[in-house]
Amino acid sequence: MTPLPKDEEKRKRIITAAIQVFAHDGLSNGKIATIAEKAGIGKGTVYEYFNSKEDIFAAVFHNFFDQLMTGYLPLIEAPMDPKQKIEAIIDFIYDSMEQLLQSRQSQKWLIFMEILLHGFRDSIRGSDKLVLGKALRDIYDIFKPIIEEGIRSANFRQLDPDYLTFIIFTTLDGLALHYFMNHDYYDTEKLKEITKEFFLRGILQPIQERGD
Amino acid sequence: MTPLPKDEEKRKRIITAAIQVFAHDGLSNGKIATIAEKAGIGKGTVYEYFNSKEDIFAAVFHNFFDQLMTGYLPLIEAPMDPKQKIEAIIDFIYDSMEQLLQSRQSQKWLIFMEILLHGFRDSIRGSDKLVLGKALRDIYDIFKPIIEEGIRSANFRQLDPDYLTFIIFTTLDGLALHYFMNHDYYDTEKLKEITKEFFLRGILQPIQERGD
Amino acid sequence: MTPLPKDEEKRKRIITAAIQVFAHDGLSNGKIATIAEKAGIGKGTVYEYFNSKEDIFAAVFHNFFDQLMTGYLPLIEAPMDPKQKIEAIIDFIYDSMEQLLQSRQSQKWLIFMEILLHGFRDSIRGSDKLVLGKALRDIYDIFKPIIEEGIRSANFRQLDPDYLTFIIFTTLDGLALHYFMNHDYYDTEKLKEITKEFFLRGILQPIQERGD
Amino acid sequence: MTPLPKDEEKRKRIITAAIQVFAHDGLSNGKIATIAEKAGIGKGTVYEYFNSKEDIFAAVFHNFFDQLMTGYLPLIEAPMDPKQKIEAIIDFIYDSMEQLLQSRQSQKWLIFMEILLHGFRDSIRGSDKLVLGKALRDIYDIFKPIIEEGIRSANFRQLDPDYLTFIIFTTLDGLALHYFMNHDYYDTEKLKEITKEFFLRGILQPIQERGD
DNA sequence: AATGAATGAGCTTTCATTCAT
DNA sequence: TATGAATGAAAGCTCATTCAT
Repeated sequence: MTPLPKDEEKRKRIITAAIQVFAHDGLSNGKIATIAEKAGIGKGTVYEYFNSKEDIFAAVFHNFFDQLMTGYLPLIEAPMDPKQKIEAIIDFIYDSMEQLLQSRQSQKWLIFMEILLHGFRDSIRGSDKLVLGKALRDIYDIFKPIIEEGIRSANFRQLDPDYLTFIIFTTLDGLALHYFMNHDYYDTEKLKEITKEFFLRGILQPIQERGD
Repeated sequence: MTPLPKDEEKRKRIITAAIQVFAHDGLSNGKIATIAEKAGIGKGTVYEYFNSKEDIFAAVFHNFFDQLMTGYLPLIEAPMDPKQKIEAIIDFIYDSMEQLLQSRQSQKWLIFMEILLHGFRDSIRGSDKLVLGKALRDIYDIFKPIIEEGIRSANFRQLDPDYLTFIIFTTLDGLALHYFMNHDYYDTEKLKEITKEFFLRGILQPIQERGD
Repeated sequence: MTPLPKDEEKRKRIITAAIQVFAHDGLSNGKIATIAEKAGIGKGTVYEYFNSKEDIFAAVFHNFFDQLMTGYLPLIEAPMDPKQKIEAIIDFIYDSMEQLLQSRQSQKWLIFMEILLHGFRDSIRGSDKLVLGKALRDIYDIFKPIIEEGIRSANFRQLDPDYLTFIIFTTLDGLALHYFMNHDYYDTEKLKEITKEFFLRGILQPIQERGD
Repeated sequence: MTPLPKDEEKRKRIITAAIQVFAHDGLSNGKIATIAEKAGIGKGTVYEYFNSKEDIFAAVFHNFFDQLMTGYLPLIEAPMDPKQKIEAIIDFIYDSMEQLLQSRQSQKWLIFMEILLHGFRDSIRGSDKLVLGKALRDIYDIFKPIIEEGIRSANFRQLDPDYLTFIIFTTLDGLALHYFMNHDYYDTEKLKEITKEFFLRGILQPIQERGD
């Protein structure tokens, strides 16, 4: 309705501030006033760049989403075989969680989840602003080529690539989330190694070694 | 501060109502008034049983947590070998998600996540009311015996049981969450099967079939 | 949606306060906070009795409307012939305007007009909350019996009673409004007399005295 | 405070835009931004021509006022006898209301009333920006010559011309306002005729026909 | 023990106005 | 002269919580 965006740099400053504020106070406790203050602008100015708090949620979400994409892309396009890529992705996840935890932005992850949930409830009720499911499936899709290549080259087990992709991404996601909440209790390097073992070889012993 | 609990049945009715309300409206949009109404009691009465909204969050969380425990316990204690138990757990997860989705309570899961995140933020800031990490680790622990038995009996790969347990539970959690948000796009039975394959055998082809 | 009304006395206190506040500050400048303060209650309490500011407008309007009705009714039912009633109504209008002007409530009249206009704009745009036209026609209607009787008894000119009623009421209304804004410039008693002359005999000289 | 006026044409464009905006949205809901947009200029430019929103009210009012004058003047100066002029004025009022209603500007009338009320409240409180009463009396005065001539020529009843003028104008004003709000319910031509009858002959039957 | 009327802190959003360009 | 980005005061409304009954 209104033209909105003007100074792209300021818009980004607002998003950055919003991430900090939401991360610290939560989605619904994070105040526009605080965001404005943190962005070094007037309260009203926020509304020159976003139509509502809800819109800021969406922007934060997309920002995070883009970063996620940007983070994974080099990995996916790297000159490695599929198995190595899986390992690299696992390394990357733990490393970036570690980095997140050590930086002051550790709660970014929380907001992402929160907005995800928030948006998901909305999408259940029809508003569908963030087109949640779609966003998620877009993420799955960036992994698919790796899986497909692995299957094609007969390195990976001959399973439906869509399903395998879904499983790999979502399990890694769960891992990341819980690692985020319990990192103190585990040795990262050890966890990395075992995770790789688990993902690549599964739970069971190699068949020939078991009488089965 | 106050003596609180009295009529245990009424307390439960409040929790049940709270779950419904929070599930539908979200944690911060869910109103005490609505909860009271749904529980068939007066608004003030809620405060005879809970000191604050925050306390209701905790109660809802623990309720969910207990249900989770109660749901898994029979599986864990069933007379099956570890491999079968893993399969049963995977079946159970998908089945209970399906059931959740078909019932009108599908969003219960969301609240659990929301409270988890909410509580986690609090725990970061020190209040630690829900003792989040501890609660999670308690969940991991109920799975540990299965993993330990699997490793001991040499069915499972010889990995650190604590780490393997963590990985198995958290990956399954991620799976469940995403399945919840994308169930429309996958065939449950097929997904179940591939999940089992994945968990039990891992991504890679069996060693003997690959020249390696 | 909500049951609303409780303490009828308090509801009236809010309306009274609202009238004072709106009268002094205008419809859109009149603040809920001020109304609450004037009514001696908390800001939130206002919303226990009214769902919105708009609803207060409506209540104020109807309050005024009822007072108007109540004021006119005795006149209409009085044991007088139609001509006398017209005179009595004219007296009543000037007298009540005078009274209004001398009391501290002199601006009640303004709010009534303002709400009328406000509501009318809304009704043009479809919301129609106050059912404006209907309210007005209800007022016209309480005068109709007098006119009808006057016409029937051949005291009044043989004109369509609906139209004559409309003309008489609306002209008196204009008179009242302007008198309200210019009362300083006219002698009330003299104005009363001339108004009666005008209404009863019209502008022109009696026919027999003019050659026509 | 500032020198203000520059491009007279632009000033008029602002007023025209303001009328449209206020008419549609109401005085306090009509936004400067909308006015600027409608006038095809920048928001800031409005303040080069008017010091405040209040000032725009005044300008709109005077604009309306001038139009009113301009509309009536030809009638007043026309070569007709006083009785005919009264009839012509009544015709003119209904016709211009009809025209207003048929054009998309039907709410102009509302703003006029609104500003009148708004300004009147201010004048009560001392600021007196619009010099309301004076403006009104100026309007009455343009009618006075007609009434005076009517009385002098013995066509009209021998009443105080100031008072009679006041009565005639203000009653017609009330008529117009209510007609504006209820025009759907009356046949314009019939209403015109009866209005003329009423104004010219009054309510009562000619004397000779009543025994009196 | 149960209630629901009362409360006010608090929040999002609006918008007239300013002022650097 | 014209502009529109920036602003912050302001206001309607919400709702967890209290407390007299």
